[in-house]
Amino acid sequence: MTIHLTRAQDTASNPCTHDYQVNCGNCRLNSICLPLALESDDIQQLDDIIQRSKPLQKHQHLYRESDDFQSVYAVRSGTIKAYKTTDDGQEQVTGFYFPGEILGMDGISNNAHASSAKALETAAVCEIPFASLEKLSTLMPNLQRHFFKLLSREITEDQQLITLLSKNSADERVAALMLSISGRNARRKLSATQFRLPMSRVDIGNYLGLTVETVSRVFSRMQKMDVLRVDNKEIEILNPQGLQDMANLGS
Amino acid sequence: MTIHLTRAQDTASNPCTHDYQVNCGNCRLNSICLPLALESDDIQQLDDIIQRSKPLQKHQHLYRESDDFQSVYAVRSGTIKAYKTTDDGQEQVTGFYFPGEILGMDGISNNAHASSAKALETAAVCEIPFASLEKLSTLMPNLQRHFFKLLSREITEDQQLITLLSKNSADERVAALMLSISGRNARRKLSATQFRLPMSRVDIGNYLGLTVETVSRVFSRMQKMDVLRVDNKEIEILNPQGLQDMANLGS
DNA sequence: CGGTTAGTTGAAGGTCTTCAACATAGGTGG
DNA sequence: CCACCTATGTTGAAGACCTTCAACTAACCG
Repeated sequence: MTIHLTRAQDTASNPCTHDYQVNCGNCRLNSICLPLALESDDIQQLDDIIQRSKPLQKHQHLYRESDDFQSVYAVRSGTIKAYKTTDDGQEQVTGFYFPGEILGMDGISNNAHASSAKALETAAVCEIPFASLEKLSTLMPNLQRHFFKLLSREITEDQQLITLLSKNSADERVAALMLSISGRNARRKLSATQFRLPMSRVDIGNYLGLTVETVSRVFSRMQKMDVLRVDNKEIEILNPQGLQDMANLGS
Repeated sequence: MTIHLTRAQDTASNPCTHDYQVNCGNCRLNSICLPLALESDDIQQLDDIIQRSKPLQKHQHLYRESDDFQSVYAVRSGTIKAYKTTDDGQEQVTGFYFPGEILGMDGISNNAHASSAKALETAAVCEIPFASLEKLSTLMPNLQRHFFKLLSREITEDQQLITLLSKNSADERVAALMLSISGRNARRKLSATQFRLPMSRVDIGNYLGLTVETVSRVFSRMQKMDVLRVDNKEIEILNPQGLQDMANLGS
């Protein structure tokens, strides 16, 4: 049985109940998710292997560490948190995934997921069975290339986080994260200056290698400096250049 | 003109001058580098695209950040350091690559190398032109799968470093690096307890997000605790279990 | 052999953490 | 719908760990 889903949208708050099929060709995230030079016929083939049957409730897991690796996932709506649990039970957040972004690729190397993924809010994902993707990739060099690039991109992003953790102060780390989220919102044609953080302070601290208290203090400081307006999870960037300076990432 | 090279070996200190061709089939690193279920015919095809014409002097660059991406590289002998330079001129070491390991994959995503790579000592590498590799991968599903896995592996390793930087103390970080090097030596049938560090204290600190002074102090402390014997770059692990405990990575 | 680079050690200082108390938000049942 | 309860977030004070600065020693290289 095929479940017909609503059109992909950033928030699940306004679910469209019209019963028509989403596909990669008409998905408005495809410029983020699949910036491919694929023939429309190719897109159809890709579309055929993708499963859209996974709406997730808040806090629900998409997969867990050491689960069998079967698929990678593209976020259609909501936000997914990826994290590892260290052997002494601590959590390390390895990434936040917004609509259009792809997660789960760290599971390829060992045929088992290297991290867990859970929804921070109601979320919908496209499941891409990896075996099918591999087969299709041998037939479509563009697709193969795209996935090589996606994997490589994940590496460069991890390296940026490594640099951030290794070299930057608490202020700089938080500023960098805010800029990252802002940029990713802009890419989805959402406001770059006003947004709601889907993750908790704990998650932010965990991702940035800081304690909750430090994150909270940084937000207070930024607010005092009129760089940010912070109202619980609602963020407004009042001074983008100031935030950029604060991040001190050069570029 | 084809340059005939000596057999791959871990240290370049004892160069064999016999003039015979190395190939993937007879390379003693192939179990690390290509643990593939490839037919010997396939290995020949792979072998044909690989170029072995790159002996590097100490401090010589293999590639630099933002160079055009053409190839990935397998280390045959010596050690390569990968690093990024932040916009304010600081260096962030992103990895050390030992014989049998593959680097340069972070360049795929943007067709430009995302980091620089330089030899820490005399080194030899196998250059694998990526365009050829892609073409061959469409024909050899096993090879495609292998490279997906290699990329994925790099991601999981970066995530481990992220966790290390985010959660672990200076002692734990240095201990973890020593264990990592020890394990990689063992994989190459070298001593797991005695080795010479190819990198400087600065590089270690840079990789682990610590200052040189801290690294030095950690080594002194470990020596005082009879966990390690440190004589400049010569390391002897006196108490492997103690080192493991010190790393506090669980597992 | 001299000069430079790399590594070690000590003392002081800074940034983030820890511990603790309090405030606010969010969800549930009366 | 409000009261309550728990989870989440904020703020302060003390302390820990790592850094910074400085001096010195040891290794390396021409």
